[in-house]
Amino acid sequence: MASTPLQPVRGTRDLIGEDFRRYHHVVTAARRITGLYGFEEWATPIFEDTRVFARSLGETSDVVSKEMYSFTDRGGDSITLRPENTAGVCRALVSNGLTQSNLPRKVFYAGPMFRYERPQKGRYRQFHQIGAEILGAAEPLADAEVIAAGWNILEALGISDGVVLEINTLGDAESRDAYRTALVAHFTAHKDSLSEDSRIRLEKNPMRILDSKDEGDRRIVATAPTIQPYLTPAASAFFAAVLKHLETLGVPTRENPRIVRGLDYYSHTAFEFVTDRLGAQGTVMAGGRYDGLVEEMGGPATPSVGWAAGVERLSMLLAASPAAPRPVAVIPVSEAQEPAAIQLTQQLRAAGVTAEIAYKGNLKRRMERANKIGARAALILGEDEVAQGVVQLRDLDAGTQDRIPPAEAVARLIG
RNA sequence: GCGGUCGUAGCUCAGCUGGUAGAGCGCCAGGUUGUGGUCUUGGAUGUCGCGGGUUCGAGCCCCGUCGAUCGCCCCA
Repeated sequence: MASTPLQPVRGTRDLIGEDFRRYHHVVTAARRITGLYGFEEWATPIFEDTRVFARSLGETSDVVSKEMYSFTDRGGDSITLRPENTAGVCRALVSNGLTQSNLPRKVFYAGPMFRYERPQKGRYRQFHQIGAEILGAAEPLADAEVIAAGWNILEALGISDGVVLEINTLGDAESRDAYRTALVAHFTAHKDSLSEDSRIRLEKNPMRILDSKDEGDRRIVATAPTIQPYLTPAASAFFAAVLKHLETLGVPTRENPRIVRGLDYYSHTAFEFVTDRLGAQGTVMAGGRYDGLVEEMGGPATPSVGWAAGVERLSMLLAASPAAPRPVAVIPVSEAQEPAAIQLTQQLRAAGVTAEIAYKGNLKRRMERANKIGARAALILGEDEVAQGVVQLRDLDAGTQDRIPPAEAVARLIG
């Protein structure tokens, strides 16, 4: 029976060629920039005890049951492929006994995440995130710095001018409770005009109505109260300090009182870097302050702030594909010159020059191969050359060719 | 989980109102002796996503399924 061809599992894809180069370029830039801010890179497991994520999500509705890749392992434990990495980093902080000293700790990570969702533009079931967290810092400068690091990454990638930082505060617990009450009162008063989805949100997660896409909802949202009047003086001062630091750091910001977070451990700063170039999936980097999460993982109160960004989305925004490296092709004219060619190839590599030697074919074949791999130059070794201790250095762009000693060829190719 | 669109050679696609498939690019082999990228000659390639149905006959019609894509829900 003809079985269906093997293909990648829905929502997964291979990163090959240009796709991988884009991915690598984004991660490398993020690693470099966060390094400049003193972040250290962590690699935590890509699967965790399901409780790690269940706790971070609290009782949040169907997210836990419907959108996580969970399974029972052979020991009977419930395991979940990480849907994000903040919870894992907080768990690691606690598990490794790092909550008592050397705080704040600044952590960078990059790696695959898994969510059981319907794929759409820039959104896959296995996707990749980079993220930065500052653990154990209650000061607004931490918020500002972690955001600035994110901004610098976007700048380094050359995509910052299509992106704007939208920022809001959720205040402290007291501010939030008061605001939530006011919000519920407002939406309840307009309940009949709300969309069906938003009526459900009103019961489950009223703050989410603020970013409803329904046009009717938006009119009601427009007249909804903002959090500002409900902020305690301390919360208000905190937000003002974050904004001031961001200004000093040179990060252009736009306050957006509609940015919210659904989960209880979030407080104070909430932000999103947003672009209009990716259709419905416009958020390119998002984060906030989460003062309660480390406690959920069984550690002491550890105020923290951070963000995560989808590598696929950042990759799509790159204007140009990072160039593939251009090797030097070493070409023996016949098998007799292979030993000499192999040695020359190794000399090039030892000198830091990317070099390849074709495994088969006559001179014509190997030249074609050199062209196909995008070689910038070919080093041709024939009977005469080997006998006379020289090599033909052919510039494959210019089409020029010089007969010179191997050492000189290597020296030229380094430059 | 829900809805729109789509699924033909490696890639991009054409295929009229149903009569058992085509182009361009790419690939392979030539255009004599140790030289690629241009040019030129010739060649190979598809169970038309998969399964079922209607029909004398289906790539074209119907149903299902898988996948892609755009959006909704969700967004930790």
